[in-house]
Amino acid sequence: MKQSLTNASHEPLTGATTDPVQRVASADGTTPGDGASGRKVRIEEVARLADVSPITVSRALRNPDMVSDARRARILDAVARTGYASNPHARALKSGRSNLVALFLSSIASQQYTMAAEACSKVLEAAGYQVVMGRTSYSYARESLLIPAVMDMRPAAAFITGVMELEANRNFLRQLDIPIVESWAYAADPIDMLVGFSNTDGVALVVRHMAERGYADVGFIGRNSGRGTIRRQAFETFCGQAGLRVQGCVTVANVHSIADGRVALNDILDRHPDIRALFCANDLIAFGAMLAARERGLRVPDDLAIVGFGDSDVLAEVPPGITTVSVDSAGIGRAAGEALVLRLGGKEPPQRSMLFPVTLIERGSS
Amino acid sequence: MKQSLTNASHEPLTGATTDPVQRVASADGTTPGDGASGRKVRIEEVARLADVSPITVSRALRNPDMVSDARRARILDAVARTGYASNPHARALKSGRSNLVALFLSSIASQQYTMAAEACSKVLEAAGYQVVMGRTSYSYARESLLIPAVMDMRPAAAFITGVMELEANRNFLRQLDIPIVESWAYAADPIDMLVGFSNTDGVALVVRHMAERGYADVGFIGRNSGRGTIRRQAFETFCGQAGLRVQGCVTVANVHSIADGRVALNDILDRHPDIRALFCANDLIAFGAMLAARERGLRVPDDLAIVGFGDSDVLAEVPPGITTVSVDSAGIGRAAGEALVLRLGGKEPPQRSMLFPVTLIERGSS
DNA sequence: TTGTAAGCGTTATCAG
DNA sequence: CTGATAACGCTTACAA
Repeated sequence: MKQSLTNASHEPLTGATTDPVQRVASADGTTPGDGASGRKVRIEEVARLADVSPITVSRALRNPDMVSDARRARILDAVARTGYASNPHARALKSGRSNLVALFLSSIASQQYTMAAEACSKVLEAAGYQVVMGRTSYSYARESLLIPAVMDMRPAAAFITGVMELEANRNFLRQLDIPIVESWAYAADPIDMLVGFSNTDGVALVVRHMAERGYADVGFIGRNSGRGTIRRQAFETFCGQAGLRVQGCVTVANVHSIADGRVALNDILDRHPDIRALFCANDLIAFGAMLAARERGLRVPDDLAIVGFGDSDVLAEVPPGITTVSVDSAGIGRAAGEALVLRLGGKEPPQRSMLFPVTLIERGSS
Repeated sequence: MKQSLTNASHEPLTGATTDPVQRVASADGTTPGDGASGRKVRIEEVARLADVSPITVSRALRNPDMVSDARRARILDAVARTGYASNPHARALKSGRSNLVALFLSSIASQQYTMAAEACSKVLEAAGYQVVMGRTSYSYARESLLIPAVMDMRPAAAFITGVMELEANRNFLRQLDIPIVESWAYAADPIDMLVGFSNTDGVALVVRHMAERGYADVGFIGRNSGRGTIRRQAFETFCGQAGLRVQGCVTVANVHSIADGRVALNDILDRHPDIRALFCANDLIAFGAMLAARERGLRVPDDLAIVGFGDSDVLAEVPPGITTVSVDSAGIGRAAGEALVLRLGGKEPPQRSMLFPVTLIERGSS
C-alpha cells in the first residue's frame, strides 16, 4: 500500500523543533455534544426538565426497575439532552462506595502484570468503572502505605496482581468487604476471590522437561520472596523426586532486565560450574542468562539448557526462543475483571477460585 | 550466594495445585497501627481529641500556617493516634477538586508510555496524589468517551502520553483549567504544559545517519496517524534535502509486536525491492523487520540497514542491537510529574514547555 | 488565629 | 411507584 502524500496540515519543517502535530476537528463518529461543554449539570436540572423529583432521576439511573416506564423514558431523554453525569464524589460520599476499582501492581514495568491489568481494565471500564492504580513496587513497606491510601478512595472492588502477603494487609482488605481478586498463584484461603494458576504445576512441567531431556545437574535463579520462594521450593522438591541434582540456587534482588539475568548467570556458574540446565524466574532473566552463557563460550542448549517462566511475548519471537512456562496473563486479567463486575452487579461468578492451566512451550533454549 | 533452605512456612507439595504462598506476619518496619483497623475516623473525633473545632483540624492538615504551633502539634498527635485520613470524596465534593490525577495512556502495553507513566506516578504518589488510568487505545472514539468519564472524577491534574488531537477534547480539557501535561511530541500550543521531544529532530538524526552510511534508497514503516504521520512527513522532507530516495512507505495499523514488523517488512520489500535502509516506527517493528529480512536471506546491515525509534530497553540488549533514536521516557514522566506537583502546590515550574533531547544510538542493525 | 454556619450533589430513609 | 427530608464528611465564607 503506497502511502498517499496528500497532507492538509503540513507545516513547513524548520529542521529544528517544529513537529506538525496533526489536529482533528471532530471525532470520527462520536460527538460528545453537550457533555463536552464545560458546564456541570446537576441532577436537579434533569429533574426539572423531566418534571420529576431529583430522587426519581437518581433511581432511574441506579435502579431503573423502581421507576415507571413512562417517567424513565422522559428522564433518560433529559439526561441525554443535558449530557448529565452524576458527580461521583457526591455519590461516593452518600453511598459510601465509589465507581473506582483499585488495581494493585507490583510494577507497571512487568509485561505479565501489565497485560493482565490492561485486560482487567478493559472489562471494568466497559462496565462503567474507573481504575485507580497502586504500584506496590515489590515492597512490603510501600504496600502497607499504599493500601490505606487507595482504600480511602472507597473503591468498589480491587484486583491484586499477586497475593497479598502481609497478614495485616489481608485483614484490612477483608474487613472492607468488597469484591477482591488476588491472582498469579494458588492460595488456599484467598481474601475473597482468586484467579490464578499453580506455580507448583508450572515448576513440575519444567522439572519433567529437564528430566526427559536428560539433564541431571540443574540450578535455579530467582527472587528470594513471594513467588520466587514458591518456585524454588517446588523446584527443589520435584528435582529430588525426579532424581535431578540441584547444584545451586542464586537469589537476585531484581528480575526485571536482561542485565539482571547476565549477572546472575555469571554468579551461578562461577559457584556451580557443573550446572547443565537452568531454571530462571522469568524469560527476561532466562534470556540474559542465555546471552551471558554464550559469552562464556557455552552453547545453548548443548552445554547449558535454559528454561524461563511466563512467556514474554517479545522474547518469544527472538531466536532461538526461550523454553518457558506459558501463562495466559490477559486471560487472568479478563477473568478477574469479569468476576468483579459480576459481584458488583450483585451476581455470583461461577466460582470464587479459578485456576488457569499452565503449559510448557519448548523452544530452542533447551 | 548459596540459597539457604531454611523455610518456616514450607507446606507439603502434593504435586498438584498447592502453592505454599508465603505469609508475613507484620510489615518490615511499617506498622499502619490503627490506620488498618477497619473503622473510619471522622474529623470530628480528631477535633474532640485535640480539643479544637473540626475546621481547625482541616486547616492544620491543609494550611498548617493558619494554625498556631501549639494546636497544630496537638492536632497532628490526635491524627496520628486515631489514624485519621480525610474522606477524599467529601473533600472533593466540597472543594470541587480531588486528589486524583488522570493518566491518559494510548496503551499500557507500550514500553515507552508505561515507563513514563510509572515515573510520573511515582512523583505524584510521593506528593499524595492517586492516579486514575484511562486507556485511550489509540482510538479517537474511545478517547472522546473516556475523557468526560475520567474528568467527572474532578482530577486535580492530568498527564497525557501524547498530544490530544481532537479539537473538541482539547477545548474540553482547556476549560477545566487544571494543570495538564501533554507529552511525546512538540506542539506549538499545548493545552497547558508540554514535556516532549522533537520527533522531527529524531528523524533528522536518522536521515543524517543513513546519509553518512551511504544508503541512498530508503523506506519507512509506521502508523498512518499521529506521530506516525509526523515522522513520515519529516522523513520524506529530510530525505529530499539530503538527496536520499524514498522508495516507499508502508502503513501498518498496529505497531505493537515483532510480528507486525515481520509482516510490514515483507510487504514493503515486495513492493520496493530496491530499499537498502529502512526507518521503522519503533524498535519492536524494527526488530521484526530485521528477523524477516534475514529469513528472506538478506544480511543486516550489509544488504538492508534498519533503524528504529524509542530505544526499547529489552531489545537494546539483544544482539546485534537495533540502531535507534533514544528518548528518555522515564525522564519525561518524571518531569511531567514534577511540573504537575509544582503547579498543584501553587508554584510555577521553570518552564511550561520542556523539550528533552533525542540522540541516535548506533548499534549493529545499520 | 479560631469558630460558626452553610452547603457541595447525591442518595438512604421513611412517609405517602 | 414517588416524593420530602435529612444526612454523608468535609471545607468555603464569614464572623469573632
